[in-house]
Amino acid sequence: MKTKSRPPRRGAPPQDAEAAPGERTPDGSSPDTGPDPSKGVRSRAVRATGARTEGGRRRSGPGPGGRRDSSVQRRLESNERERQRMHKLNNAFQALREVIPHVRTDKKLSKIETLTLAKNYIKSLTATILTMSSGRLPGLEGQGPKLYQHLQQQQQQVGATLGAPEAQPQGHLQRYSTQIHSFREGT
DNA sequence: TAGGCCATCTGGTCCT
DNA sequence: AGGACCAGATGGCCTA
Repeated sequence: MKTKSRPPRRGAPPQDAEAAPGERTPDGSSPDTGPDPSKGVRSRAVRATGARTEGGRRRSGPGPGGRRDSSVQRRLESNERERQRMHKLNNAFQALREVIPHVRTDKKLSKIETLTLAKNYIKSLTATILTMSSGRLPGLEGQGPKLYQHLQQQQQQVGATLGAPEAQPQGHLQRYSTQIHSFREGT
């Protein structure tokens, strides 16, 4: 239910003259950050602004005649920046997906799954370090104790606030492992 | 068909 | 002032 190797979007969005002139690729993606074209690119950007019924709020606009040109232009530029920002965010999500070990390689992790797995992966790594270091971290002489104290404090805080199995290093690993499997099962 | 996920638009607020 | 950030709204696509 999750991953969609989406075919190119059907039902081309209404093309109109309001699309920002010549600054986007036809699919609305940016050249460097756009999604994989093979995955079905959304072509919504062409909608640009205006009293649209699709995507975004309907404009309670200035009525007949529409926005003034300069105002429309600013909105278009703002939309473009927002798209770029979201593309960067999605790139970051993708980068995160690629460093999180997970079982379900056939399906792309959703954003919420990515964040949740990442959080627990970090916790499990922290717990592992804490367990293995025992206060002495090779190569970190001088910093080791500080790091150890820091990790220990974190563990205690988590344990105190949650009163959960996280207090035990194995708790993180267990939870992470469980989560991986639950994602695999699609639960 | 319903629900989940997503991209995009949009206006408001915060920040530089 | 202008850009970044945020959250709400909207509609498309996909899977169960």
